[in-house]
Amino acid sequence: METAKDSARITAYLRSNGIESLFNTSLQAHLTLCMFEQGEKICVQGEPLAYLYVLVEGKVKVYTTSPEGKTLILSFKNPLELIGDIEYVRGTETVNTVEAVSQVTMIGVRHGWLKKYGSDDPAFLNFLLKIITNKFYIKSNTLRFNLLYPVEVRLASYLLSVSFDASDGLLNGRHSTASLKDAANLIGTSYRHLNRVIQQLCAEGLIERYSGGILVKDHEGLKKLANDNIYE
Amino acid sequence: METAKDSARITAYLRSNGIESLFNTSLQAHLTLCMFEQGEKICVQGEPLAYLYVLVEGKVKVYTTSPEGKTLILSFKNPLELIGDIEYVRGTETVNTVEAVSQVTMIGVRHGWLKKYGSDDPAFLNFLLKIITNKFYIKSNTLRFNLLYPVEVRLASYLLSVSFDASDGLLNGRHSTASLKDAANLIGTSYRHLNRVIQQLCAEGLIERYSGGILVKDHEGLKKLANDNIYE
DNA sequence: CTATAATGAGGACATATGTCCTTTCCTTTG
DNA sequence: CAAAGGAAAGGACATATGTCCTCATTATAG
Repeated sequence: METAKDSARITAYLRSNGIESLFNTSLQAHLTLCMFEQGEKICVQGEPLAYLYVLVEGKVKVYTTSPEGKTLILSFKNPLELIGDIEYVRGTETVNTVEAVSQVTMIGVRHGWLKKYGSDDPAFLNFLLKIITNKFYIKSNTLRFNLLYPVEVRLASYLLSVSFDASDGLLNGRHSTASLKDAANLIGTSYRHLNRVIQQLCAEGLIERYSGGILVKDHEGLKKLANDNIYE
Repeated sequence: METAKDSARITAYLRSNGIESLFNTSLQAHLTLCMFEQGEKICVQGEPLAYLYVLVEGKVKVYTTSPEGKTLILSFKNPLELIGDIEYVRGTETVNTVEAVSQVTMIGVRHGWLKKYGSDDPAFLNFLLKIITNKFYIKSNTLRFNLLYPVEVRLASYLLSVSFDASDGLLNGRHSTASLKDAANLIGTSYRHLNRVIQQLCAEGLIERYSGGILVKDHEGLKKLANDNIYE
């Protein structure tokens, strides 16, 4: 991680994300710009975390690791998002590992300063509240979705959700194989089974496999299969 | 639902739950005592909700229903807990159905009053934040647990968690069958499969089946199987 | 360019879980 | 007490998913 106290850039990032007034004057003085390389870990499950981060540029991957070493991808996050908010509020060690998928820029604030200058600031508290409530809502949906539907449906939903997200290395409904393993992890199944289900969807004419990727052929069909349920 | 404006009782409930100072003076005037009968629905998925409720007495069951009619129990809640907090913050219709498992007493506040007198009150906001953050954390664990472990492990964990909760109609590690169907729904499997796994645990000598219930025989063994992972 | 290594896809089999139906046992009612 | 009804448990079979291994294809070193 590289850090900088470049308050001009910080201000610019705050503005471009529409959160100029998120941090009050006292807090503004304690903001740090933090830059992470692709693949670098922003925080590691189980370790203490001193900062609350605001993701303002780039993309991160959030995942959890079980004692047995199995890993489960929980989500990909783009700006505007908070990292370390749960840890800040609960005062506990890092819950999930967060890793930079691209180059990533964050604005970091030490928990100590937040406690001192943020915990009686309604604007900041309301912002936190919104973000965390939304996280809860998304997680709630994910849980329901994963427990109630088979992998086929989850994959359909996943394909739809990334079909619209250019930052996923997707082009015109084309999805690169590179991330197929990630996809398996994200929808909570094995790579082997994912392949099986892809075959199935191909046979049904919903998608098509080309060298090193997947092409969405029948958008409407997928939508129907996904139960109108978009991942996240 | 039966309501009352009995401010003496409201004050007593607030005190016994250690939240005398949760609602500021302006809000105090708008608190309503709400009583629900066993089996009564506090709120229904998809319908609008005008109140934020504080559960101060009794026990409720939170569940979701899929478009296909499948139902999944998300949790049982005891005091002190908030109902309708997510809906209040997001300003949306009810996310999950909540039903009274016993006689239930809640303190209700209309969203309108909360917005007016609560959204600039740091004490109230911090409380909300704590509760919702905790909900997120629990849900996060549940998701991980459900996706990463088979029913056998989840059942072990479930049995441990209810073994210590007297309000579940449990006596000395004995668990009544009445709630076996609920249990199946809670851990996200079918009643049939639950039975299968119970048989299995019996064969391994961890639990024992008696007429109309389950008895935990090997507490330590269950713990080991559950991976030290307690439900919720 | 060729041999070798790495990676992705798929086969074979085992296990986990769901659905439907039957059997058993208990409860309730006449 | 006998008959009917209902809840609980379990059997049989189908489906979903996981694990391990093999095969094909592509990338890479020499």
